[in-house]
Amino acid sequence: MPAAWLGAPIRVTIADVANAAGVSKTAVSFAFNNPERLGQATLERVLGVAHDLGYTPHPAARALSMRRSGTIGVLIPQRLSTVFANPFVSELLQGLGELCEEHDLNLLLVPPLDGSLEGAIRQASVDGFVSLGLGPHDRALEVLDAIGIPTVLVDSEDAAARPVVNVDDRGGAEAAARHLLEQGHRDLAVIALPPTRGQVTNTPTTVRRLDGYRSAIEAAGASAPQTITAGTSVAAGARAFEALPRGRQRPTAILAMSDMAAIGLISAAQSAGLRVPDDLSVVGFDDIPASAWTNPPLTTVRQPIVEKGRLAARLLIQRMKGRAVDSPAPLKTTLVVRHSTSRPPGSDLPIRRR
Amino acid sequence: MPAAWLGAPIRVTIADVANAAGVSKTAVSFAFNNPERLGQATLERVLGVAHDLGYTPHPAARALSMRRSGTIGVLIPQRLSTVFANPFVSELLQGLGELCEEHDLNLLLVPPLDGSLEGAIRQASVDGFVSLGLGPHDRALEVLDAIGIPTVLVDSEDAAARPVVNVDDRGGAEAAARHLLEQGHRDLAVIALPPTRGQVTNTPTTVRRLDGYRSAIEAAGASAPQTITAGTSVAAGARAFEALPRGRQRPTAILAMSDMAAIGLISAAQSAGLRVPDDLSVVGFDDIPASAWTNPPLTTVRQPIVEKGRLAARLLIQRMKGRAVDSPAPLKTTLVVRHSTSRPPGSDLPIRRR
DNA sequence: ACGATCGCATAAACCGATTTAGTAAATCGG
DNA sequence: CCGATTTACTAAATCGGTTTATGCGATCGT
Repeated sequence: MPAAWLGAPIRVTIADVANAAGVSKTAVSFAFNNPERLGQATLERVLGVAHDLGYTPHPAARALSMRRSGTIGVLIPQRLSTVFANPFVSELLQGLGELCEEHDLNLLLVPPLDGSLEGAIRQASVDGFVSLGLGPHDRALEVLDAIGIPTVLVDSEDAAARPVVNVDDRGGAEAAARHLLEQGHRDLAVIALPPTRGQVTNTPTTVRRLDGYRSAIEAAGASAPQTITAGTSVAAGARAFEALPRGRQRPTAILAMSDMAAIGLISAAQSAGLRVPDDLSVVGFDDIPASAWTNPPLTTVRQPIVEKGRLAARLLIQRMKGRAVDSPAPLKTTLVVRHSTSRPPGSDLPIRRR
Repeated sequence: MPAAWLGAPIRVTIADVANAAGVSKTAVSFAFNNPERLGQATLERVLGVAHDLGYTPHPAARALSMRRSGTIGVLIPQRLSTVFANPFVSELLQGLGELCEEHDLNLLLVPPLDGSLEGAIRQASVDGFVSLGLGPHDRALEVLDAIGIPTVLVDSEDAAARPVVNVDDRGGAEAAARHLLEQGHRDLAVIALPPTRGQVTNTPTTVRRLDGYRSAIEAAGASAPQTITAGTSVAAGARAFEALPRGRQRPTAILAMSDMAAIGLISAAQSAGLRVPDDLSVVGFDDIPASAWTNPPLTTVRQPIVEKGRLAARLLIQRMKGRAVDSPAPLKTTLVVRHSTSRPPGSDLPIRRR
């Protein structure tokens, strides 16, 4: 057999099929894309020959001449190894994936190459982008509309230029803080999300959640929380615990902006001999599936991550079809009270939980 | 400004840059890819003009003429929403991602479109594929080498044609079963992985693990385990628990082929009033990060998932460079004993754990 | 029997890059 | 000062498809 021997596979092109079937390239193309424009007999012959030869249209050639690649890109602001350590992304991809499959689209993950998202964007052959957590003034976004690729932002700031999918971060954060304050906590600490892409500024999400926490705390007349920034991984959560002041200085409750950090923090606290929630209350954010079966199960702010992915994909697909769409209302967040929170140590009455 | 009004963005092409700079297309191409072939002055002028115009080479055009897309594909045998519910995939992607970033490659997720992986493969513009859990005789693989795209198999059967990355499933399973048997269990049940892609046959991984379980059980002279097939999700694990016989018929220990199923099963068991491990021992497989902080922490077989991803990517990249590579030895699996296993109910002595 | 219509198939242009083969001018050695 | 290189650049071919405009013979209405 005439198989190429590693590295030089001979691709069957449309011209080969045309020759073998004794027709023009046009006919072959029609056979696949406009069958009704061919006669019965020819159609069947061409299709037969194509199948025998194992013909498959070259995706890049197709993309070039059709001006669409059948792929949507996910713009990821951090290294894949970092970002996939957080189930948040998995869930988002579940949502995106659902719609992609519905519409016969592939999903391209686009992390920074060589530290540069801009470079990675150029390399990516996609019909549209979903961008995760990029501030609306990020350089990468300028590149995007210089090229004119439709884009939907997730977890960003509202901006006129493109649709943004957000959840009610502020409301969720407020509910979380209020929950702790109602239990009697006065000494809180916040574990914030790290800025992405080596920027100095907080992510839009962080800003909104901080805002929510602070507003609830002020309303209750408690003192401002100290803020520690930590990654969204278990290890980072553990480090955050270490960074907490010890002894009487230690806050009695923690507001974490991600479940992963909360889980890591709880583990570290437990290893240090603290009981959660008796000695330390912790509330997370996201409600990833795992938070239901940790020990103790995590009190957290639920955001509909899968739905967020679905919505973003749906909007993007609309935009790719040329329809103009505007940003939907932020999705609801809700406080899920489990067992990682209770009254601060030293309070008298035991507290009821649902 | 001459911006296109939605859906018809005007792309700046290499010809535009060439015109504006008063040079040929070739010169522009050289400016980016062979700068040394241009004079200082021209080089700077071209680069300047290109930058001002916001020129970006069209990825598909580039891919077509260079015969490489700078992308590797991950062949996923199930729907994305299913597959991303299992952290296993996230971890694998961490490994793959690491090497992709190192080599400036993007990652394309390729799930079955319209139920057909073959179709999805054709649509995908990639330089190589990593295939997850596909049997070596899958139709999809035939398509792959009909086109001549280098491929590395993960979790498949050894086959001469292409490199396969596996872990020691059999050994791990054997260790898991032996652990239970040593504790005195005689009544075991196995929760098997579901076959992928609507096939009837078990996945290669399932076959090897079953083999390991059975061999240990036979060696101990215990009776054959009953086998229940369940998805790799928490919900599926819960269903598996419901499918178990009740009362005295209930096995005293469960061998689950995935941590997710194990976790779901444990939750269901606990909701039904059973104590784990006192009433029921459960051992998982994979050692996903979550298994360390479940309640109780999960005894499981650890496989180096991230490493598996790295290795697969490394081999694929080798193959893409034209080097021939053969399958590496299976990666080691090790039993991690935590707290979801103990002696069967009715045993006298309490058991020590590490 | 004749121009109009229809059905089927094709030639050639095009998508936007890279690359090969080559040309004209500048530089070199002797 | 002349032939041989080198340097700096370009025209045209190529990658592998889709699409537009068109040709040609058979059928139709009258």
